[in-house]
Order: sequence, then structure tokens, then C-alpha cells
Amino acid sequence: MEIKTDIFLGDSKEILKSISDNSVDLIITSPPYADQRKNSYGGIKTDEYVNWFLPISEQLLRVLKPSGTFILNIKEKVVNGERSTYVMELIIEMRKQGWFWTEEFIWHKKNSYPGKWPNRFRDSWERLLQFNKNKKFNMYQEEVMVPMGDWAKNRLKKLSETDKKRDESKVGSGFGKNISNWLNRDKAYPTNVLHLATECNNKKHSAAFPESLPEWFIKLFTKEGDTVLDPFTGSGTTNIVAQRMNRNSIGIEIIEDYYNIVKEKINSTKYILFRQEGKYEKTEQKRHTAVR
Amino acid sequence: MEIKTDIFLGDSKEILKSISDNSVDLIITSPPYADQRKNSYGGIKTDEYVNWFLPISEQLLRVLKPSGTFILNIKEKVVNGERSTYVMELIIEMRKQGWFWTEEFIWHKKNSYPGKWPNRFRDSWERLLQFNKNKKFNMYQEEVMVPMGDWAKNRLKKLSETDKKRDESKVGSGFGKNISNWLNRDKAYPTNVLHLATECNNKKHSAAFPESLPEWFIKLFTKEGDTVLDPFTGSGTTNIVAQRMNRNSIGIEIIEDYYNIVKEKINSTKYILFRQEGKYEKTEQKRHTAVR
DNA sequence: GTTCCGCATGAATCGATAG
DNA sequence: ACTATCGATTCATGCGGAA
Repeated sequence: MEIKTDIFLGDSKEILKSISDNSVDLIITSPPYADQRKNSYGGIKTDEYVNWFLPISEQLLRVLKPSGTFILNIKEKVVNGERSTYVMELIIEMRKQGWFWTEEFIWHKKNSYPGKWPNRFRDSWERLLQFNKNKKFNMYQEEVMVPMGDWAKNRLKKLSETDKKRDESKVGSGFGKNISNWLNRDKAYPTNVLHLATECNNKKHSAAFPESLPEWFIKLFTKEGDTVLDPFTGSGTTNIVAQRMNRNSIGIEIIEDYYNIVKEKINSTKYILFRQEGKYEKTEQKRHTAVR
Repeated sequence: MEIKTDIFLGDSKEILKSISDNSVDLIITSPPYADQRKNSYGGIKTDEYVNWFLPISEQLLRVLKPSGTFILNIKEKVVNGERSTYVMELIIEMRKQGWFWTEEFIWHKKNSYPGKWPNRFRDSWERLLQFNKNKKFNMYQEEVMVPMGDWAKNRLKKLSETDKKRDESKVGSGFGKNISNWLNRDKAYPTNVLHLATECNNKKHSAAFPESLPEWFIKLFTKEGDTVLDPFTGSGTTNIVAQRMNRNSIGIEIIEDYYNIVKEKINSTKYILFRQEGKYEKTEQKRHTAVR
């Protein structure tokens, strides 16, 4: 099997035009959030955000397969003591474009940014908006089943054994990091609230989401050999995870420095022999118990 | 001190007109959600929901004190495989009325309703929208502080004691837990994600939220002697909790059966002995941690 | 090799200060 | 008056170094 990973340098709005209709199984991205500051990464102003994004979502609608899914990670900023409404306006406008707004997952960021203010608490969650092209779409729910039981106890177990599991933590994380418990035969379907910590290590790109986030959705909405697209690929997390999980992927990045970083980290083609596929199976313990 | 609890029978839109301007410190309510079925409780149709609610929120804006807060518990239903957009439209329209949309808390329902669907997971969260009349409002953050979640330091110390404390720890965000064991210096401010279970005892009113929900917001946004309003009081949870916490409260319910149930459960006046106002302010925090 | 502890830092926000 | 910049605040997490 041959897995292709294509990273493009340029503006998504333009680059997307070169991608075929109905060719992508999953789009997952975390676009630059609206920001009033001018010099920040991709700083689109709040009141321009919807108009900036709509031409891109129009292209995304075109390239997505009818059975595909679009996951949009976004959160509105506080402006003048108030939450902005551009995300809500965006949802409403995207529906007019033809998107179905199927679901809103919540990403609960367990380690949110600290701070103390007189009128609000720390912001500890982000939206993961699920859009679809049709009401019927591919969803492999069994791939992301979680062990039954009290979530609180589970989390505590994980935390007390964090040190032991340090090495496995990056590979395994479906919901969090506890892989050893996956041998339990009693499993349940997850809910639409995801508990993941942000990765606060030395990424050069400030806005990377944790690998477990794209990993979870790639498991849920694609199978091996499918194609994943991230039109704001940043440090390339989506593409790296996709390649590791034997999915073809496309990444687009407008900033040359990030583009170069990603190009260095990823080979454009990954050849999988039978042996290597077996190796992947061993690393991803969850797949063993999942129903194909 | 005398605490008054007034329950009214009738339509909120009308009853609210009898309440004075700028007289309420906190409005917290869980209105009937939109529903396509006609015979369900308060079944307002999806596409009529915003127009149905706006006259009520207009009255709420009038009766709320400038320093007050409005907490709206709501979640959009799935209609034809899609999330409805009426909540977002409502937020946008309420801002036009003059409300500030300060924040959106997430209520993570740890024990969400069971079920399995081919195209979605269990819905395990609801919105708690915070609206304000001014950008400055009363907020008593210390009242809802939670124990520090730094288990790393305590991991392998005092295992037995730690285990006991863990159940009350950060995962619960202070809901339904015994706060008396907390030490002041071990506390942290909470985030905008609230973790609490729905109460699954068979209330006659189907849409009751758990007592810990209004309790948390009453602690956060009011002090003793303040006034709390629930324009859709249902089984009276908000008023019962408010009275127990020595807050005046107003409840409005349109369905006579519920109204009667609440009237039976609550005395309209509660007299509190031996309260010294002067001492109260300084010892407020200790009192709360001691009593609860 | 494991366990323990210190520390940097992360899609933040407000309010004060400077231009 | 209005905008741009900066410091203070604050805590879960994972990494690195030490025991």
C-alpha cells in the first residue's frame, strides 16, 4: 500500500481550487481564530472573519465526498468583555452554502490557560463543529469506543500512573492517554464531549492542537487509504497523524516557515509492506479490539 | 432577616410586567426547549422559538439590576439530522435588544441520556449562556473556588487520604461535594466547564436541572438577601435552592399542576434569626466553607 | 530502570500606561 | 478620545534532571 502526503504552500482559497471534486473523506482543521491584534498569526479581524472564511468553506464543500465530514475547531474570542458572535454567524452562513450542521462536539481542554479576571473564569473549552454534505455519511463508531465505567475514576487512575505511561501517552491517546485499560471487554460509545489536554511542549507553531484530536476524528470518520485534508495545516499535526494511521492526506499552509517545517518532518510517500502494517497494529492497541 | 419566595401562576411574558425595574440580581432558568411535537411541555416550534422568547427576554432585561446576571440554560435539538440554529439566532437577537453576551459556560452532563444512533453520539452537554446588562456586574468568584487539581505532587503521598479527597477533586468542579474539607490555600478558581450529573430521580417535571446548578450560580452571582428570578420555574428547583441559601426569589410557572407542587413545597416567607449584618461581610467566606 | 520534583509554558484576559 | 502595547495574574501538563 502507498500512502501519499501532499503539503502545499499557499493560500487555501486558491490552492483548494486545484483539488478534485468529491475527493476528500475528512476535512479537519483549526483555522486562525479571529483576532483584533494585527501582527498575530493570520490575524483576521472579528468583523471580517465570516467573509474571509466563506470562500474557503465553499471550496471545502466542493472537494468533500458526499459521504465525508468536515470538523472545524474554533472558539470565539472575548472582545470588549463580550464573546464575539462570528462563529454563530459563520454556522448560519455555511448552512446557506449547503452545509449541514450535524453536531457540535465540545473539546474540554483540561489544562487551559491560567489567569484571573474580575468578570470571567478561565476558558477551558473549544468548539468542534461537525458539518456534512449529506445527511448520510461514513462514521465508524466502533473505532472510538471507550471502556465503561466512571469517567472520574478513570481519569484519576490515569493521572496517578502518568509517569509510568509517559512513553505511550502520545501513541495511544484516544480520549486521554490510558491505553492499558483498553483490554477491558466492556466498552461504551463515547459522548460528544472530548477531554484532552493541550500539548504545551516546544512547538514552533503556537496553535497546534494535540495529536489525539485529529487522531480521534480520523478514526471515527475514515478508514485506511482514505484521504484527509487540513487547509490550515500549521505545524502539520493532522498530516503527521494521518500518515501514521495510513491515511492519505493533503495539507495547505500559507506561511513558508511552517511549510518548510512540515516538509522536513514528513515524507511525501510512505510505502507500507505487510510487516510494517503489522507494526502499526501493535502500536495502536485499540484497533485490535475494534470491529472492522 | 426575612427571606421571601414568591411563586406566580401564569405566562411569564405577562407576569413579568408586574415586577419592578432593576429589582433582580440573578435570573437563572431553563426554558422549555424548542420541540416539533405539539403536545409536549411548552412545545414551541423550532422556527417560532426566537420570536416566542424575545418578548420575555425584553422583560427580563428590564427587571434585572444593572449589576445583575442572566443565566440561560438551553440546548438546541436535532431536527432532520441537523442541529437547529435557533439558539444562535436567539443570542444574536438578544444582543440587539441590549444584552451583553458575556460568556458561555458548558454544562457537562456526566451521566447523559443513553442511546445509540448511527450518525451521532450521546449528547452530553448543554449551554449555560451568561448575559449581562452592563459590562460591570457582581461576581463573587471566591465562593465557588475548587480544590487545586495538582495531583502530581500528591501522587504517592498519603495514598489513603489522597484517595478520599480525590473524589471531591477537580473533576467535580465543586458540585455536590463536601466543601468543608477544603483548605483555603489549596483552592483554585474554576473554569467555564461545569461537571455535574443530572438528577435522575423521577421528578414530575421533566426538565428539572440538578440543584447544584442553580446553587453554583447563586453562589457566584449573589449574596444573602439578594433576589433570584426563574421565569420558567417548573418544579421549583431554583426557588428551593435560593430559599435554602437565604436569597429572596421569584418563580413563574404557567402550568397549574407544577405551580401547585411548588406552592406546597415552599413557604413564602422564611425567618432567619441571629444574623448580624456587620460581621457577615468579613466572615462571609469562612461561613460558607464552614456551613456547607 | 523508576520515582520524584522543579520549572517552563500555553489559541487568555484585563486594566493601566504610553503614544 | 482612541488605539497599541505590556505587565500581572494563574494552573494543568509534560519534560528534564536528580535521587
